[in-house]
Amino acid sequence: MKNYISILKRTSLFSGVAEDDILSMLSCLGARLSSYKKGEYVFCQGEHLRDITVLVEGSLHIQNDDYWGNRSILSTISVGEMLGEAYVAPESGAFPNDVIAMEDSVVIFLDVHRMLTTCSSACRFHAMVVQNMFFTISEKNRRLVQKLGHMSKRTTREKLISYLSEEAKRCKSQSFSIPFNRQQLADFLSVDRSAMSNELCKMRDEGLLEFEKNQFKLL
Amino acid sequence: MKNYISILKRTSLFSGVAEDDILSMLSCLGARLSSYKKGEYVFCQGEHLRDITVLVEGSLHIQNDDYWGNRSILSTISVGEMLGEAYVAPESGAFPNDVIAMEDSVVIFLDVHRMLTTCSSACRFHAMVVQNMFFTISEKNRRLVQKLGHMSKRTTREKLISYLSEEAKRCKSQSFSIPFNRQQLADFLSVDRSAMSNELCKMRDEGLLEFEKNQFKLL
DNA sequence: ACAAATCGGTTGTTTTTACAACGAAAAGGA
DNA sequence: TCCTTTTCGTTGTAAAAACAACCGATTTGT
Repeated sequence: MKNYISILKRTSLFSGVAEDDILSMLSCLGARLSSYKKGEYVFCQGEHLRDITVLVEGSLHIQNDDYWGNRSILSTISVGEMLGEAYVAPESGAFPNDVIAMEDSVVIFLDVHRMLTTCSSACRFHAMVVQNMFFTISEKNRRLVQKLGHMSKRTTREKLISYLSEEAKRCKSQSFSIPFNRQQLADFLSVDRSAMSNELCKMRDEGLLEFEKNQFKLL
Repeated sequence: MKNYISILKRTSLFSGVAEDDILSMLSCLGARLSSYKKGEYVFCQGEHLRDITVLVEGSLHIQNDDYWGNRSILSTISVGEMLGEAYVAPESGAFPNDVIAMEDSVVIFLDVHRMLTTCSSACRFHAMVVQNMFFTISEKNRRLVQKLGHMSKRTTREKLISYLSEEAKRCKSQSFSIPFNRQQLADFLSVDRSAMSNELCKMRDEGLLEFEKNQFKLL
């Protein structure tokens, strides 16, 4: 657990909390470590979550396969990000998606109820962490709205432009790399891979952008 | 302000707080009332929010019109619901959508920073309200994920089935009414109205459902 | 009560997507 | 290294959606 303190320190959840205090909070919050090999399921559709999950190594996809095998990737989780926080409320139902390790990964589980109900030992940090949690779930919320913005576009081309220009803005650069290969990007935008590939190449031929593998440059 | 206490009492934000305590919190949180006529803008794209908004009368749409006049309705807000909570974090940018009154409406603004930093007078309720706020934004989050579930469906028919069966589940009944007319439903699902209308009638002819105006029944 | 606006359904045409199938290049494993 | 798998682009066809235009019915405002 100690190995990951320096990572936790840089997460938005523990932002502003000193390393020593994080360590004491971890035991206070009943922290548990868990490892997953590439391709393993961290959560399955239908599970009931009691803990918040923080990724400290590797990367995850939150995805959903429907009856007909259509996969849709809801979001990617990278090191330091939180996961499942929206499904720990008592009135929330089961977690509706699958969470899969894209590479060998390590997560930490934290008891959310101990987090919300301040305890005696580290109260001054509890307040800070609860506030951090609120801001973090806010950000998740904003990202979901952004994704809805992409998905609400009618054509594959518009979806691509919407997504790629947002990534460019987020990276503050025309050049950036995306965390997807073609199939995954198609699953993320909920479009057909071949049609998307086709559209990407057309856009390249029209001089709108350049790309190589998952490296893109908008022009 | 007092007129709305009984409504606030039933909101998820103030769940579990007594009416008297709500009243004292309102002044503590710098509550302000504001009214809007049907069709008026409550917020415009690009505004920077400093307050949380609670709707106490009427109904709102959160929507977005793109360069070409395509409207997409992100969500509906009904009495007792919270609004804008994801855009009060210091690092969050401007509010990306328009909020429009669908009928004559009244909202209350609450200073979120006073809410997050406990004050001396009503601290025991602050903790409760902060927790409520977390659960409420969690629920918003889950609804966004559900909406992404609808939007990720490839065809108009699948989107309709996804949305309608979820509404049925939410109402725990095969019969239910939706808060949209046809154009609004199309804007909500980001599809063409006439194509959607066509698909709805086909589904009715196939015996999948019945409807009249905004009243639906799944069979 | 009457005119205007809104709403919902229908149809035909054009555009776009989904789907299937294939091949070349690259990556990965034995 | 060789073989297998994955990845990505390409093409053609069938299906679906977007778009535009129209009409009748209902609602709204004056």
